[in-house]
Amino acid sequence: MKPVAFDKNKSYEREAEILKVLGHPIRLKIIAGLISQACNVKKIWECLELPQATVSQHLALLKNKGIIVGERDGVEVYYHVVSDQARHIVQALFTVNGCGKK
Amino acid sequence: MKPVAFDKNKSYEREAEILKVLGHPIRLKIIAGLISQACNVKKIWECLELPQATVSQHLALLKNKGIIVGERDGVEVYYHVVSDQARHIVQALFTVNGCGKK
DNA sequence: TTCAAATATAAACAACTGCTTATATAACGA
DNA sequence: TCGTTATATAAGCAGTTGTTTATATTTGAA
Repeated sequence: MKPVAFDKNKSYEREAEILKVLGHPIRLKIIAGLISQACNVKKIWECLELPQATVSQHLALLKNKGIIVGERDGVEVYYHVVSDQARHIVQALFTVNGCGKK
Repeated sequence: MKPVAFDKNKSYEREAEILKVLGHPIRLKIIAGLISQACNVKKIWECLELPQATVSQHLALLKNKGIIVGERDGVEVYYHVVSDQARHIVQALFTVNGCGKK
C-alpha cells in the first residue's frame, strides 16, 4: 500500500541525525575532503587552518555516527568515509545547483 | 584543474545550512510529506499530532531557507517544496539503506 | 626509559535551538 | 462590524552545540 504523506508514526530520527551531523560547515568540509581521499588528522587541520582540538572533536562526532572510521598507522590515524548514505547526500548536495529558485 | 581535497577557501556555509535545516525529525517529516503532496498547515499539524505553533515555526524556517513556499487560498496556506536540492537530498537519504556498515 | 609528535578528551562558557504559552494577524461569512 | 477559523509571531526558558584552553593518551624513535 502507498505510504501516507504525513506519517506521525515514522520517526525519521535516525535520518535527521545524519543530516544534522553533516549540517555543519566544518564537518561538511571534512567529509567532502575525505570522500575524495582518506587522510590523517594533522593534514586535515593544517589544510583547513583550524585548531587541532576542533577538528578532532568533529571527527569524533562523525565517527560516533558511523560516517567515518579511523585506522591507525603508527602515530597517525587515517580517516575514511564508510557511509554510503553520507556519500550520496553529499553528492546530491553538490550535483543540484543553487537554491531551487526558478 | 582538479579540486583540492581539503579546501579551506570553499566555505560550504550555504550547503551546510540546507542540511542543518533538514536535519531535524519534524522538519524532515514535513518535507517528506510535502514532497509527496502540497498541503495546508492545519492538515500537517493534525496528521503529525503536533502543536500548531511548533509546526508553523518549522514551516517558517523552511520557507526562509527557500526550501518551501506557501500559497494562500482564502484562510488557508498551502505549502509546497521548491528546492530541487532538498528533494534530491531526501531521495538520497531514503534510497540508501542503513548506516554504511559493511 | 625519556622525549616528541599525533591524536583524543575534558571542562568551561557563550551562543544557538526548539518548545510552550500567549498573542497577533489575515481572511471570510453572518 | 463581529466572530470564527487558519496561520503567524513573540517572549521566555531549558537544553544543546561549538569553540577555546588545557591536559591526557598513544606510539615510535633515540
